[in-house]
Amino acid sequence: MMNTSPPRSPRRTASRPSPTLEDLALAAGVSRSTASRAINGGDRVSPEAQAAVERAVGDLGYIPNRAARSLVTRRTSSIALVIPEPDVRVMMDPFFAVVITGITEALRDTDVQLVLLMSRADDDASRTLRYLRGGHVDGAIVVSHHEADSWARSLAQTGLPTIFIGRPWDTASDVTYVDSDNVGGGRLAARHLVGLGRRRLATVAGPADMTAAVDRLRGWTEGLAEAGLPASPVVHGDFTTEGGAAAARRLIAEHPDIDGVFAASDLMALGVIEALQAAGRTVPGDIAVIGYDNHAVAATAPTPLTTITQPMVGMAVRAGRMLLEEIEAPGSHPEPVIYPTELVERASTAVAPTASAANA
Amino acid sequence: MMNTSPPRSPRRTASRPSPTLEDLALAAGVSRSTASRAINGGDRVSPEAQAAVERAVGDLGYIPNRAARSLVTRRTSSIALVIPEPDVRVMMDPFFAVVITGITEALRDTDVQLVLLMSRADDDASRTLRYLRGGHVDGAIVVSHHEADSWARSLAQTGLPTIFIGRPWDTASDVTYVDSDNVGGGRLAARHLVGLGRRRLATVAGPADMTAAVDRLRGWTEGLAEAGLPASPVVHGDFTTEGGAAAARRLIAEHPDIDGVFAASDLMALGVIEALQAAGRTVPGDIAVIGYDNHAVAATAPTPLTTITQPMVGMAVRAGRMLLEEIEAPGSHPEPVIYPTELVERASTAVAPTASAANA
DNA sequence: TTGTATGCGTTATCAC
DNA sequence: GTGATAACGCATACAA
Repeated sequence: MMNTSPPRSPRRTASRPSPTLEDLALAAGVSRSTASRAINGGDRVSPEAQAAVERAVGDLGYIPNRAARSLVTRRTSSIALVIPEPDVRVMMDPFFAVVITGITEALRDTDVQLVLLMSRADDDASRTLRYLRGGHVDGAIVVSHHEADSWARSLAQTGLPTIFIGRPWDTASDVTYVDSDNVGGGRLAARHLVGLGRRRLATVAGPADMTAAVDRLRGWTEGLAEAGLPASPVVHGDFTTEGGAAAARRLIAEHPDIDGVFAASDLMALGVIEALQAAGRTVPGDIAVIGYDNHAVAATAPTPLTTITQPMVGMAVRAGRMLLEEIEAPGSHPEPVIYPTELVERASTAVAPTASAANA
Repeated sequence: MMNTSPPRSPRRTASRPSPTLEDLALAAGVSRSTASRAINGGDRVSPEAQAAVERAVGDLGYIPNRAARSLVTRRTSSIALVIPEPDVRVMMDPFFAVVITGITEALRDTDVQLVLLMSRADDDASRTLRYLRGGHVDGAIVVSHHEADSWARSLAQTGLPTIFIGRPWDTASDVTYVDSDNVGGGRLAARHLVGLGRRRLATVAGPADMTAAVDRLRGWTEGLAEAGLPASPVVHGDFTTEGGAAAARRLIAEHPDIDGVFAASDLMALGVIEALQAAGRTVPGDIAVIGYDNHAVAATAPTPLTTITQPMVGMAVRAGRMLLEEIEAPGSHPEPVIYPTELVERASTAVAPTASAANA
């Protein structure tokens, strides 16, 4: 019995196969190699051939097959943005959107694509690492966080060009990173409150395992020392509003006479203000509060927040550019870049006491 | 003169080349083909061979070369998230983070990667399209917006599996999308205000070129009609707080006696409340205000917002799953999915008048 | 300047 | 069940 079944149809029945370099060369009347050269920079190709190929590209709507190209060049034309443990809290942070926007900006008019790598904690952590070292991307930008140390080390061993946004814990293995001057930011906060005449200060610091939090706290302490003040009480929060509120409650329980608080994040500052007001204190009348991040809510909060701002978009753009450079010229190991921070004054530390005289 | 320069060193000096399937087969004592089969599902391969290969994989740390695989399978194992015109406003919207989180969730324990495609307006718009049709991804999820119509049509022609999040303008070419019941949401808002006894209503609608805005407005109007009320005054905003405030100012200028406002987004609702209070009205005392989205700020605003909520994460997860299915079984053209919306009651429409009696 | 030939690492076909 | 062998689409060393 004859086999009368039709030949197995190709997977993609709908659209006709996209033209290959072969087709292009044929249409342009040149060889594959010439066509290839014309496409990539057009070096060592006659003007006529170049023109012919370019016209053919337009006619056929030719698009190079990335896989084939990648197979031979060993370049993928894509980089990864690694976000370790993206719990909802992390994701909702506008920080994220900014980072993505910045990197995208750095990548524009480049044909480099951004692939998102969210490594979940419950996941086999090494899965992300495997992908990274699998040669699927030409480089990676890692949003630093508490566990970043292991990442830094592992990635350094890989040899994959990597830039961290936010200084990772382990900077031993000459990792490259972009960060803002958190120490300077903390110092700014201290100076501002001291300059306002506040003397009974306290701080709600961030998690002790995050470099940004540690740095801000160090700057704050240095700033106080600079002014001849003793170290202030320190309570740790988790960068959230609730955490800030809880921290503030502990603070006023143990130190009822404070007149100034530095919260290491705007969200925490909001919580601090809430808790203080719930405890009958006025802000900034009784207690001046300063936040950090210049989060969107800082300006629109019931009590607009004085805060420390950092050029986040610029940092992300820079990280993107640095990565591209490092990919282009491996081994150049660029120096870490630290962006300056600035104070933004708003109502939460307004000099004019709201109703402080009555309460003091 | 002799050329004494050393041979050009390979591009990647640092790391040794990753093991290939050939190496793997050698180590496992089988042929390439068997090794390949063992890796992909292990069909038609003896238990011994399978075990040998698996052990070799562990020993060598073998990772399949995606490019090579993609070249022959014509599958890229990656999908694109297309975000048209990602201006800062769009990016900062938590909507984004949620979409990414949801899609990522749908992709977990799949080896499919998510690549971000932000097509800027000033960019050659077709660039993104070229990438999409270039076979670089197996499918795409498009976050719908005002210009989505062209996208829908173009992508439909491409034959690339595509899911829209938010109904695109042009649904003619049987595009598949996931949306929430915006009409129902608008109706909920109307019913709620009417149920509260408010009769002199008005709405701050969203941009007239966005389907979500149009639908919400339609639902609102239908809801009023249902209650035997005439169509309300309509002012359009741009979904931002400032836009909402501006709209509210026009509203009270032209209709000073309103006692209820439906804003098509929480951000606009915030602006509306601001403007109303600046004009000496109380909320909800004089005027009840209801928002839309259940944005994070809705709960924490000075006047917590009554709002309409939609299961955004679920929608994104669904979109991801649908895309995977469509990729797996092309041509199945799944039906659009509409998620229900719900009312969340908060202070901005509290029944008990705050100080309304005095003002009325 | 151009074309020829080779190889990149995999999967798929088909005899065995 | 297994193993040769032929694509896949492209870039490049080399010969012309």
